[in-house]
Amino acid sequence: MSFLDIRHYKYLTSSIDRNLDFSAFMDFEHHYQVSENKHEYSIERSYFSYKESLVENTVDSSIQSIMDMESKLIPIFAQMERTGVYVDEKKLRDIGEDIARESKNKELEIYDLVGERFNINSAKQVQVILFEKLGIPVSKKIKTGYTVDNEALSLIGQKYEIANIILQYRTLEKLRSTYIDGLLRVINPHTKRIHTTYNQLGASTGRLSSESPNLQNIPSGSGYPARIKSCFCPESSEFSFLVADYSQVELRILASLSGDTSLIETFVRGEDIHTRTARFLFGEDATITSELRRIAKSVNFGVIYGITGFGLSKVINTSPAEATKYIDTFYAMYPGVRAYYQSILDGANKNGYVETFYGRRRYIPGVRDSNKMIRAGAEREAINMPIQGTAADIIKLAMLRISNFLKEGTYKSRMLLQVHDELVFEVHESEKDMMEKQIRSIMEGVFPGPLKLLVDIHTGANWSEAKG
DNA sequence: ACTGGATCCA
DNA sequence: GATGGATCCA
Repeated sequence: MSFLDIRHYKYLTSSIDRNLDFSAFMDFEHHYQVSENKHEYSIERSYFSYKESLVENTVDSSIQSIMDMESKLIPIFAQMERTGVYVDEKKLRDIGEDIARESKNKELEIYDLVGERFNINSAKQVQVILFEKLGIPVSKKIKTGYTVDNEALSLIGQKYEIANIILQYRTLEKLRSTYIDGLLRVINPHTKRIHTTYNQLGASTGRLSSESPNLQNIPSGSGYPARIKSCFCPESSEFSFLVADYSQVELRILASLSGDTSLIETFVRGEDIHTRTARFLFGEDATITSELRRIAKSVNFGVIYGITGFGLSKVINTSPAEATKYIDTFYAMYPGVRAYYQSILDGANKNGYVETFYGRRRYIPGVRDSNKMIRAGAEREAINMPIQGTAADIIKLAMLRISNFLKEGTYKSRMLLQVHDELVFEVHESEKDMMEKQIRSIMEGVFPGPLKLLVDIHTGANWSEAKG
């Protein structure tokens, strides 16, 4: 059985809006009104999406292999959605009660400090309380007044404790509303599992996205986030969770695609890439503190995002001039990266699109725009896409091969989730060691070239424990 | 305005 | 119901 979502071809060969649902797409692209009757709609959708009825022979040959891969992935994502992931509902509820209790205390503490009750969830009301009632000096202006975002409140918090408590309250409320109440609401009463929906081309780079609920942004870290993640677990004690994630995948891809010898050497030697960059930035003999490493890490990631001095300065909380110095040093130390980026921009200008290692395209008309800001934004998108997109291709290819492997045997283990550079499985105890070996071998074997991709694998009784 | 997303709230 | 602000993720 072969499937095709006819939107995919358009998305991959033009700059058409990817946010169109099927009916909007049919209207826009084919001037066809789909039926409002659910039954007829499903028949129409099946009909138009069925491979044999469609573009099979007209697909641009350069995009053929990506189209082929996406087609083969359709039933795999469908199966993962159908399988779902088990969640310990009682445990999640209990954690929710702990959070609610702590949140309530923070709330009362805030009212006490301010001397009145107000809606802390309303940014507008927080503005009034902080900047008008308490007369705290304002920071950055936004459309609706002055921002009370994380950055602003952290700064204010150095002098006024109230800001810190509001931040703590917000963190707790985010966890409670989105990850306790939000998840409890979508546990399927029949399966007791959560069934997300994967948007196969949810991102313009080729990444998946996940919605209803989004299982790609479950909080990580210690404390409540770890407790929440621990609620995702196997339904039976005969199974464990297995988490396999690509190590530093985007920086390794940047090294491979750019061919930068310094970057490649660092990975080949097994050095810590952030510490390596830190020594470039702060001197070979400098003591690399966790703070310096953190800055270097931001620079490394920033480079993948099409870094600007202004943007980096915001992230590492320094002056744009200082940030620009770091960026210049980075390019001086990894000269192949700058040359590679120039070649991407040249290609984008010439073709109107950029592409991944596997030939996935993204059309970026903005690189030819006369507006400098729009052009700069488009150039950042152009630079990021081949890296993020190649990473997306790699894990999609790995999923295809893993799915085929799982299908060949009569295994009890199942692939459950994908979180961009990470795959989550529930594995049967009897298959655990073998699965670990096979999954690693498949994932590491997808991407060719001298610089090997590495995969970290951890197992445990739940998603938190298996995170390693 | 350093990439790409989704969700909650007012 | 739509939108902007804030915050969670890779």
